[in-house]
Amino acid sequence: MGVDGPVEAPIAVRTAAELSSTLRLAVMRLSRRLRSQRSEELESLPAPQVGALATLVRHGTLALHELAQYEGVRPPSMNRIVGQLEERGLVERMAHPTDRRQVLFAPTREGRALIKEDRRRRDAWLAQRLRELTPRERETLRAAAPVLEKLTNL
Amino acid sequence: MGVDGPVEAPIAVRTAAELSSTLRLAVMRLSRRLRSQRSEELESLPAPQVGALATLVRHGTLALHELAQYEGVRPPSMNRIVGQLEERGLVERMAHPTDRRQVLFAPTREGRALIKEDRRRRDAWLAQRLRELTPRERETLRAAAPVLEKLTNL
DNA sequence: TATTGTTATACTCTATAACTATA
DNA sequence: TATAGTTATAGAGTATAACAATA
Repeated sequence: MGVDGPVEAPIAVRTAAELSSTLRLAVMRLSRRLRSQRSEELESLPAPQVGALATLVRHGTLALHELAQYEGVRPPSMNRIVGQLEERGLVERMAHPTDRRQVLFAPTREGRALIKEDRRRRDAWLAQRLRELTPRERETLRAAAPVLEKLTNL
Repeated sequence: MGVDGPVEAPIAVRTAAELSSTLRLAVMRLSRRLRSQRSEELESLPAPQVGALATLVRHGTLALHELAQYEGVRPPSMNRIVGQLEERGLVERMAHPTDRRQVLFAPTREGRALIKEDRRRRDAWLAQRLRELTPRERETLRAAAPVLEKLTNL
């Protein structure tokens, strides 16, 4: 690998400002493309329901007010959302073991499967794009993946 | 199932499936963090207005129906959105030079400044995160940036 | 007295349908 | 006849306010 810089790269990323800007644009655009790769079953679910279900799958079990906070909506709105998810059999409500005011929600097996299928879809889409890269480009991304991961935790 | 994997030590990205999955997670999480870095002025603007304004800044001048298509809403909805943007002095309407049916919209100087400031904000946030990496890690991202960019165009 | 969830009500946003102007 | 924009109206979603149960 020479010091003369990239030859076939679209944009030379030299300065720190260029790196920020290029990285920001690429990450935002790629995430938009990824987000648009919804599975058909989730396509029919309204976005607020998808968000709440995904959060429940990630966190396991949450009280109504916690779920509302995560999703950035008010308790009455979340009440409606989980009600619809419950009707579809995607989440179930449970009593809190000690605090009888709280109502806990957890995804059902079906709800979990739906989210998992969605992730599988996006992975498949991205995997196909990765196959269209050169081996060298894939190697570059392989090295960068842990760094991007670290970046999200800073 | 439903386990996102260890977070402490970066996962060794070996197989193609691991690369897809790690990259997908990191990109989605990073874009969420970036999106949450809104400037205060844009914070008060409803999301549909922000989206339409950003699209106009990107493309320069668009007819109502084109803007509606880009934003994934119907013409009557976009009509309302640009009306609000016009009230705030962020976009202005112009007559189409040849087709008198069409109404063209373009961002004002103020509208452009608002979007630009927002981008500057996110760049600043990301730049700070990049400074917290090691030089070697930054070099890895520098090499990966053009590849990520290429990925979005496949 | 504070917190959690629920119900009632009003407001905002979007879409469909109908209408006008222009191509 | 088709297309662009606008207006009128209905449906979906969210928030605030008020209320009930529990801590």
